[in-house]
Amino acid sequence: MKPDSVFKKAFNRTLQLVEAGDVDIGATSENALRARIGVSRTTVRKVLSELDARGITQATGKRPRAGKPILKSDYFPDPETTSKRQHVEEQFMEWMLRGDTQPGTLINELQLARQFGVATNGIREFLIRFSRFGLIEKKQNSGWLFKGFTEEYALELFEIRVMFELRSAVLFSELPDDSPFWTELAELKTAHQQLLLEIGRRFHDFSRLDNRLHRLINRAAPNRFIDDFYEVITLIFHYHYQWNKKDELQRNEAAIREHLAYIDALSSGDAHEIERACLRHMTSARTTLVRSIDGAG
Amino acid sequence: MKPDSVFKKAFNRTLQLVEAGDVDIGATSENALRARIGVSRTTVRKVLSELDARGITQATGKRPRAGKPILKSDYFPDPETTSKRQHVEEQFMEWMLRGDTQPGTLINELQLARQFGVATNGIREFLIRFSRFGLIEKKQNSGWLFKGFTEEYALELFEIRVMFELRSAVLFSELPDDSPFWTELAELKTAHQQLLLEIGRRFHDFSRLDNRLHRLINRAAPNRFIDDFYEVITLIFHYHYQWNKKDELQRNEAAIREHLAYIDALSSGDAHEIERACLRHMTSARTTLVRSIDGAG
DNA sequence: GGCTTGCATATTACTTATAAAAAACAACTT
DNA sequence: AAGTTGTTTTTTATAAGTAATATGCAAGCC
Repeated sequence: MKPDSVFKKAFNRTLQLVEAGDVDIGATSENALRARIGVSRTTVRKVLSELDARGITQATGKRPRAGKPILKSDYFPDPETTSKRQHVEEQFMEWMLRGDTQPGTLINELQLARQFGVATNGIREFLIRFSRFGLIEKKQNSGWLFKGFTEEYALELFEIRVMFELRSAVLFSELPDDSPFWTELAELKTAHQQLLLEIGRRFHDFSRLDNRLHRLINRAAPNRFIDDFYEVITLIFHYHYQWNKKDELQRNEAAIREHLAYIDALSSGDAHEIERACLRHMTSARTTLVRSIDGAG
Repeated sequence: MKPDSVFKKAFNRTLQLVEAGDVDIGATSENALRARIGVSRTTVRKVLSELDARGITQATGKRPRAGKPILKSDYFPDPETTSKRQHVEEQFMEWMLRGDTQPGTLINELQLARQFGVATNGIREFLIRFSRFGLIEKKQNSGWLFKGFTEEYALELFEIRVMFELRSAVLFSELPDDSPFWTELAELKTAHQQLLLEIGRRFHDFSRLDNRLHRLINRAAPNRFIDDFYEVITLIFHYHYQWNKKDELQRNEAAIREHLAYIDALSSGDAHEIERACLRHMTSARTTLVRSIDGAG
C-alpha cells in the first residue's frame, strides 16, 4: 500500500497558506492551488474535501467558505508527511554516521529493513541510489560493503571538488560584464556581510549561503556531472555537520570571510587571485571535514 | 521467484572447465570448484548433482567419475544464464540508443516493465542505477525524463573526462622509476604495436586495449569518484560503438597511434608533451562520439 | 475559447510472498 | 587440526498485489 504522505504534506501546506492569508480557498481554483503546492489535482481535491469534512471550510452551494478556525492540532504530525524514502535516508545516515559503524561492515538489506520498518525493496532502492556517494559497494549476489566515512574518503571527495570548483570559478569570472550572474553575486556578497554582523545569533544560516554561492558559481557554465557531484557534497555536509556542532560559530565565521575574499577575487577577474582565494577556502573546508571525521571516529 | 541464472551460468562454466581439461571433477573438492567459479557452495552442489543426474558424471560410491561425454546441447542457452538485471540493461540501452528515442520522452516504468517482460521493481532499480549516467532524471511522484543522448551530453561528458585524464596522466608520469606500473605500460605499448600490425583482422580488439590503458593510468593515483565516472564512459562507449560500426577500422587505427604517442609522452615525463598527447587523443575521441551521435539522430 | 470541475484510467510508491543462492553450522574424514 | 561434505538458516533477486497519486478526457460555465 502506498502511504498518503503526499496528501498529508499538501494538507499541512494548505493550512499554512490559509493561515498566512496567502490563499483564499473560496477564490482559488483547484488548478491554481495545485500549481501552488506542487501536487496533482487529485491530491488537491482530497485536501479540499478533508478541509470540508473537518468543518474548516463549508461547501454550501458552490464555493467553499471559511468555517472553524484552524488549530495547531489540525496539522498532521511531521513524520507522517515524509515519504518512506526520506525516512530510510535519514535513518541510514544516522546508522552510518552516528552509530559508529565501522569500515568493512557488511550491510544486510533484510536487517536494515526490519530495523527501519520498511520493505527490503525500499532499502535496496535507497542503497542503489546511495552507492554513487562512494561510501558503499555492492558485492555480487550478496550484500553491500560499507567502505567507511574515513579521512581517505574526505580527501578523495575534495580532490574532485577542488578541480570542479577551480574550473567553474575561472569560467564564472570570464562572464560578460552585463551577465545577471554578477548581480546575483553582489546580492550574495551583501548577504554574507549581513550575516557576519549578526553571526552570534544566526551562524546556522551559513550553510544555506554556502550552498547558494557554490551553486551560483557552477551555474555559470553548467555541467550535469558537476551538478551531480555537488549533490554528493551537499548531502555529506548536511548530515555530517548536523551532528558535529563543535566550534560551529568560529568555523562559520572564518568561512564567511573566505567567501568574501573569494567573491572579491571573482569580481576582480584576476585568474591568479581567484585560484588563491578558491584554494584557501577549499583547503580550510577540507581541514574542517577531516578534523570532524577524526573526532567522531 | 528468483531465476536460476547463477546456477545455469555456473553449470556452463563447469562444463567448459571439464572439457578444457582444466578441472577433474573426481579430484576437485566442492570448495575448490566454488572458488574457481565464484559462486557459493550451494550452487556448486547443485551443479554437481545436475551433472550426475544427466550422467555426465557417475557418483558410484564416494567420488564422481566421468560418464557420458559432454555435448553442445548440454550447455544452457546463453539468455538463461544472465540475470534479469542484465537483460533490462541491454533492452533499455537498445530502446534508448537504437529505438530513436527522442530527448524529452517520458519514461513509463509500467510500460517498460511490460515491454521487457519484468516486474516494475526491476525497471525502477535499473533506472535508479542508470540515473547517474546523466541521461535521465526523476520527476517527483511521477516518471522519468529522458534528456537525450545528445551532442551536449557528449560535450559535458568529455569536459569531465579531459579533466580527470589530464590529472591522472600527470600523476602517472610522476611515479618513481621502479614502479611496476611502468612495466605494465611497456606491455601495453607492445600490445598496441602488435595490434597495429594485425589491424585489418583484429580492429575490434581495440576497445579492450583502450580500457586497459585508461584504467592503468587511473590506477596510479586512485580516486573512487574518477573510477565511478570511468564506468559511465565505459558503458556509454560499449553500447554506442556496438551499434555504430562506420569507419571502425580507420577510427581504431588512428586511436592506436594516438595511444602510442600518449604512452611515449607519459614515459618521457615531459608535462607539456603529456598534455599535448592526452588532449589530442581526447579531442579525437570526442569528435568521433559527437559525429556518431549526429549520424544516428 | 479558455478555464473550471467531475469522472475514469494509468502510474507510482509501496508491501508481501517465494524460490534461488549464500552463509553458517555441524558432523565426518582423513 | 584442517579440509571435506551434509544440513539448516539467512539473505537476495525477483514477481505479484494494492492504495495513493497523477494524468487524461469529457462536460459545463463564463
